[in-house]
Amino acid sequence: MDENVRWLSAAEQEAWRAYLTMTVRLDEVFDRGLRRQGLNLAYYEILVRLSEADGRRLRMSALAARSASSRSRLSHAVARLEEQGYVRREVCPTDRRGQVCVLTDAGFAKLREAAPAHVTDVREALLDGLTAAELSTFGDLCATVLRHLDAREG
Amino acid sequence: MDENVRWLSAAEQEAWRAYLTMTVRLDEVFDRGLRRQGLNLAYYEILVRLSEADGRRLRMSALAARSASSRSRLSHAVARLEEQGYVRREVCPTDRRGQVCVLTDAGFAKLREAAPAHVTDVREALLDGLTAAELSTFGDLCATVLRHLDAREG
DNA sequence: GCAAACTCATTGAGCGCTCAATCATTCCCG
DNA sequence: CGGGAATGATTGAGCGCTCAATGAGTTTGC
Repeated sequence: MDENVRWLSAAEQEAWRAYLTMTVRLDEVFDRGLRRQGLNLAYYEILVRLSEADGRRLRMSALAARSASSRSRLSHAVARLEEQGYVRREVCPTDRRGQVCVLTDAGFAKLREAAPAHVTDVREALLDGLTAAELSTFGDLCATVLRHLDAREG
Repeated sequence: MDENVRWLSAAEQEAWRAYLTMTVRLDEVFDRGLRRQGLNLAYYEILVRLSEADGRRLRMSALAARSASSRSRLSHAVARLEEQGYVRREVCPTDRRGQVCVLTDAGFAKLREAAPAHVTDVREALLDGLTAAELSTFGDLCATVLRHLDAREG
C-alpha cells in the first residue's frame, strides 16, 4: 500500500473520532426507536420520501436516490414493506423495465403513527444538544460535506 | 401517541436531513473501503482501540465502551476476529467473569496494512471537504452532541 | 434494423447486528 | 457470612445489508 499516506493530525483525529462516535450513538437511538414500531431508519425514510412525492409514488431509482439507498437495498426494503402492506409496486407506464413504488393508505397511516416518537427522538438526542445557531452551522457543514461528496463522485 | 409533538421547523428539518444523508454516504465509503481488506468500520475500530491500549489488551467491557459498541456486538465481532487470528481472548486474572481481548501480532499487522487506504478514504471523503477551521467547528459540535448524549443517559 | 452496450430492478448467499435469554461470577448488606 | 441483586460476557434466532450475478427492456451506432 501507499506509504506516502497523510496521516491524521491530532486535531483531525479528534474531530474524526468525535464524529464517528456521535454517529454510532445517534444511529442506535434512532434505529432502536423506530424498531419498536416495526420499522428502521431506512424504511422510515422510504415512507417519508414517498409521502412527499406527487401521488405518493416514485420510480424505484428516484426513490433510491432520495433515500440515499442502493438499488439492491431498496429492492429488499420495498419487498419487505410490500409484504407488510405499506407500499405496493406497479409497472412503470413509460418504461417497462421500471417499477413505481406507491405508498398505500396503510403505509401513510403507519408513517403518521411512527412519526411522533421518531421526531421526539431526533429532537431529544440531537437537536436539543445544540443551540439554534449551532444547529444551523452544523447543518451547513453537513451540506458542505455532501457537496464535496457529490463533486467527488460526479 | 403523543400529539403534542414539537415537529421540526424548516431549518431543523434541513439540518437533520443534511446530517442523515451525509452519514449514510460517508458510512458507505468507509465501510466499503475496509471491506476490501476483509474488515469493516466496527472491526477496524476494535483493532485500533486495542493497538492503543497498554499491552495491546483490554477488558471486553472497556473495549466495548471505547469502540461505542454494545457488548453483544463486541462478542460477535471479537469471535470473528479471533477466528481470523487478529485477536485472542484470555480470562481476566482479577475477575473470573471477565475476558481480556488481546491484539495479536497478526492483528497489528492487519491494522498497519489496512490503515493507509482507510485514512485516505477518511481524508478524501470527509476531511478534504472542509477547511481546517470548519473541521474544528464540526468536531466541536460533534463533541457537544456527545456530551449531550452522555448527560441524557447518565 | 439489429447487435452490442447500457440501464432498471431483482435475487440469493453470506455476514453483522439487535434483542432477549442465559450462565457464571461478584457485590451488597442485613 | 449467605442469599438476592447486579455485573461480565456469550449465544442464537431473526432480519437487513452488501456484493455479484442475472433477467428484462431500451438505447446507440453503424
